[in-house]
Amino acid sequence: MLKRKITLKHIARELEVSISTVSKALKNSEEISRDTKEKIQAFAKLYNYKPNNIAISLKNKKTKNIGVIIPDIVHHFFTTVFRGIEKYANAKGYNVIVCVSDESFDKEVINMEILANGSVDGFIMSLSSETQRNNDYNHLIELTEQGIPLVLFDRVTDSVECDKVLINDKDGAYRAVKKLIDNGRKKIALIATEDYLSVSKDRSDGYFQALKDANIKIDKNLILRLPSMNSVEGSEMVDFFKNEKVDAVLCVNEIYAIHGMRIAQRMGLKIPEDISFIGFTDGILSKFSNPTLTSIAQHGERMGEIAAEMLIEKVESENDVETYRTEILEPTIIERESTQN
Amino acid sequence: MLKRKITLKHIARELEVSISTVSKALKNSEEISRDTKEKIQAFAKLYNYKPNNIAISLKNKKTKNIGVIIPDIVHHFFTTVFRGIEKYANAKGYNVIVCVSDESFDKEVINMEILANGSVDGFIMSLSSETQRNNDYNHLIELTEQGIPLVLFDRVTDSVECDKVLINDKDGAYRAVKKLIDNGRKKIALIATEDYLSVSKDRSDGYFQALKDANIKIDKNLILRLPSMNSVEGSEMVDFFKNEKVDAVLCVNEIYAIHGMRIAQRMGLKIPEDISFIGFTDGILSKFSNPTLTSIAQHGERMGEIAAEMLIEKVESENDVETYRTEILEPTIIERESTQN
DNA sequence: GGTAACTACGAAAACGGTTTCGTGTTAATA
DNA sequence: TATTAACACGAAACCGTTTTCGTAGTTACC
Repeated sequence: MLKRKITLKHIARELEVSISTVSKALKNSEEISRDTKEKIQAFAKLYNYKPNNIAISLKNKKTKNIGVIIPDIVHHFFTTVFRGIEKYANAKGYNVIVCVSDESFDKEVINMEILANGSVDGFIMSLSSETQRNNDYNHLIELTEQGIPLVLFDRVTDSVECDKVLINDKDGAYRAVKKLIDNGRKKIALIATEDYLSVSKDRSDGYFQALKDANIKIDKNLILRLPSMNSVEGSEMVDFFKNEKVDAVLCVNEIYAIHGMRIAQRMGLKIPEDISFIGFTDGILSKFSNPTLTSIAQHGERMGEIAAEMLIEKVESENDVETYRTEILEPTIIERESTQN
Repeated sequence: MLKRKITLKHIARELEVSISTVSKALKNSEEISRDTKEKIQAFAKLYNYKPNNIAISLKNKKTKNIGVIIPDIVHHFFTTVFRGIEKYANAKGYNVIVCVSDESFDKEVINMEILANGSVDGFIMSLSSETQRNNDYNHLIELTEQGIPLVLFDRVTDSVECDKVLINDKDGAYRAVKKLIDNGRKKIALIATEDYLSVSKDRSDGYFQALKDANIKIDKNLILRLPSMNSVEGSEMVDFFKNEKVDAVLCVNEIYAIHGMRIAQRMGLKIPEDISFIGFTDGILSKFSNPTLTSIAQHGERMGEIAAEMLIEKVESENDVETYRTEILEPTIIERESTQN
């Protein structure tokens, strides 16, 4: 019943030839006579011979695996990027090993160490928030010193020399705020997270820049910083909207925006007439919220494709080129009901 | 600058001992003298020696990798299951290779074949819709015949003997409909997909059963079958709600439910007063929709944990046990604003 | 008939480990 | 002093491939 996998050795023994002959015959080598080749190929086909990937990996010192380390998998943006990576990698004959750092520095380091010992040819990753807070990138530096290719996406750092792909978060925020200003909004609020996340900082910067360019004074009371994406305190936002007579809000993620909209609605505010909302990440919530949310699309899938392309190029290039690219994608503003056009 | 990975051979050469001695010393073997062990261990630590995973895999015929094949990664339920798999597997020292079948039979087969040649110790998968439609499971049968462990989750089939974990979709639907009936609803609609998906069929069955048990006649006009989850036709639903005076709806997924709610609201219906909604899959949309959606939670993460546990147990058991388990999880109804209690 | 060239294959090393078994040296015992 | 046991280590096989190199055996040519 059990049909265990067959190896070259089995074929060789059965057909009374050497292993080398079998190997060559299956690669259609000119060295082997037509008769022998046909015999071996027929036998291999009959018993459904497939070479063992592990043995080939050992021989070639190439695994055809790429390691992806992301902070969270139950997160629309990351899964979108992952899809792009997986598609491109698969098309190029690579498999993808995913590890989730869970926003933890230690897990990021451990996962990386495990995979770095021969399991993958290179890494694509987005930094965990803890790593960005610690500002400790030695694990990444050691990796690159070992000559293992690395591509960073979205949450990146200047402290590591490697290929990077990110979106222009600052410009996305800038254009969003500019749009709100052009629509006649005066008191534009920002709801963000703490600044240690590179993306949150860039988005805040874009917000500041847009206000400055429009000669609007920055009002610290219009900026709400929430500690974590999971703890969205309703009451905090109520006070915020009430006290400050906010007429537009830029949120650094969807959840804040959706939450903000609900609270505004409960307070009797009309969207977009009384208050407009724009959120980062064009995820599933934006499309299906009520009203639908104008959002800043980050093109995650494209980002994944580019990251995979960069990585595979490095993996397959013979010489250790020491030149690194940083690709910056322009975000797109998707207009929906939460703003007027 | 480049610090390439060091091997046993390097250490042996440097310390003028044999490779076997190094190997044993690093495993703290009793065979090796204390002096030699200390010397070798110190050297190894200094040069950060880590054994090559591929070589160990080849020797042990165990990769410590598990293959996960899912129809889609940008899908809340699957990512939830994946998180459960990844957590459990990681804790047990396994890595996870993910392949996306994209609902395609061919991709499912190809991905499986690639990984089956030594890359993974076993598979966890959920069938692609095309596979379920084709009703062709030869690739899975061949896999199990080779003695490679397989665990199926959520979208399973009776045609393959292996471990399975699924939720009691029929019962979930049954209880949801019963709840609606208990709330006094009379014209309860079902919005579903085509029946070739095992889960959709089970959910429909639960719906029928609940109506039958309450002596409510099944009205075919109250059943709307939509072709694909991505093509939700608004107009179709409008007619549906208008003509049939529906006062409650069970949807086999969130998207249908959210869409249904918006259309109902646009028609001036009040939720939950005029019409109640319950949706399958307790995803992000249910929590953040307006009104929030009562939904049937499928406990994806738990499902993933169980699947991983089942698989690893099989992988690590010496003897090829030919007994298979099917674990059935009970869904939970999460009450929110779209129904009254 | 001797040499050269070609054909068709096998032996062996290599990838990086683990593990079994053999053996030289020393120390303990009769 | 001869025998034996314990100790510490190395040689070699093995996992499943690929690939280089060597070589029998045939054919061709002068």
